[in-house]
Amino acid sequence: MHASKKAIPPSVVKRLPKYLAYVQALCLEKVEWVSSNELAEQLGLTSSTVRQDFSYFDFSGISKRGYETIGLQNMLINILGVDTAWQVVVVGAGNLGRALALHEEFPRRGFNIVGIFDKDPTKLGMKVGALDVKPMRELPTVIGRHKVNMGIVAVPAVAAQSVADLLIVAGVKGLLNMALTHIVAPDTVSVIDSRIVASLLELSHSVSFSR
Amino acid sequence: MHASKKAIPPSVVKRLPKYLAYVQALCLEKVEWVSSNELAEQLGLTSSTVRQDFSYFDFSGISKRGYETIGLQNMLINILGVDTAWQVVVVGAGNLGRALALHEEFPRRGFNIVGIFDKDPTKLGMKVGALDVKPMRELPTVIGRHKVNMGIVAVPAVAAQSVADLLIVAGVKGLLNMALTHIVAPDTVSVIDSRIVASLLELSHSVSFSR
DNA sequence: CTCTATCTGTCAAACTTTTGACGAAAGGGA
DNA sequence: TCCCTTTCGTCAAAAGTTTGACAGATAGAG
Repeated sequence: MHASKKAIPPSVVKRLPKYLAYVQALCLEKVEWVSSNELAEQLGLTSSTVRQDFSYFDFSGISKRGYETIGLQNMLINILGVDTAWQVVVVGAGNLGRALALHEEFPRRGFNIVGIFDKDPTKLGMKVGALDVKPMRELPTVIGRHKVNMGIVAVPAVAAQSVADLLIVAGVKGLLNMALTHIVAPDTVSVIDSRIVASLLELSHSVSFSR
Repeated sequence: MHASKKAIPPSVVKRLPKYLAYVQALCLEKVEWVSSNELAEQLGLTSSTVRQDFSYFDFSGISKRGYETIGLQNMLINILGVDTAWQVVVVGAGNLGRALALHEEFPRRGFNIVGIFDKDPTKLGMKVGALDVKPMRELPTVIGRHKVNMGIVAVPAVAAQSVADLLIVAGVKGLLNMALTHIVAPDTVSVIDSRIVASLLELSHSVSFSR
């Protein structure tokens, strides 16, 4: 089903979304070819890294031309698993949760937000785009009915683990953690941290110590 | 000023916010000691990694007890540069930009949002918490007046680079990029990507390929 | 048709990060 | 007091990642 020589190393997977974003832009501009050199320059990498990365998948470039943009795009879409539509729920209807539920970029990339939940009774029924905020007890039903496979955890740190547990029990296979805490999950469930505050702290360090 | 034996490797810096979050929680619960083993288990690491990481800073544990939580917390705060208050502006007053400007976690961690900007005239003057949305031309003034050192780029991909350039010219030293594009910056300016969509794509890959 | 410049694919070397092993310090019970 | 267990700090081996170098392919100019 998914064609690739062997498992792709994590370091490479992290760069794939970058490649995809750039190649999609090129496709829209009707550019047909792109070289490892151009990709490297635009994405802050070396051309060697780019070629090495692409060597993990069944896709070849042509000397003197580079890589065919549409083919590359399809390859990346396939490898990233974006060729299937994902059903996603958001837990936490605070500022961040609501913003994510409304983020236009998600549906555009194949991630459909099918529900938003909060335990705070004062938030229930609140309209967030086409959705309204539902109580936590409806989580399993919605996840079952829409065959939801991913959950976005956008609650305060203290609640993150228990929300994650609820999502996992309900059958979700991937979690995007926006809280600063670490989430423990069985290894049948993937967890990726996108902790904005952690990034700012990291930034704070590099700004403090840059010459 | 900042006490540390030598430059801390990037891999270690990435983990520091995790340690800090956990240790701060312990401090609140009045726990006085924590072992490398407990940290490892709670944060999904090995105890060896934890001890190796801490060996980069001037801070020692005690055999049979572990690390003193308050001292560790202070050390991490110092190294992450969170002992100084940071002044931050947000560019882009879409859903995401507004949510970030309102995010309670930022001021709590020492990041003060002092302005939010957008080029769309229909958004100007809109209230976002205590701030109102200002036009791009006021960016340099606000940055100068408040001694702003960081900018959060929360605009669509096509505009990200030009917004970054404006922030850099105005003197900002760190950028948090929420767009899916790569941002090019001189090496006196640090850029960290916190691209939520990229994380979801990564997640999509690991869910697709998990056994 | 040949030559040249460009660009890929691959390999091995250099570098970085993680892990496992072990000696030494410290606390607590016999 | 002495031993036993826990836990640290350090080191070196193992694993993972990035880079540089170069052979071979190909397009286009002359």
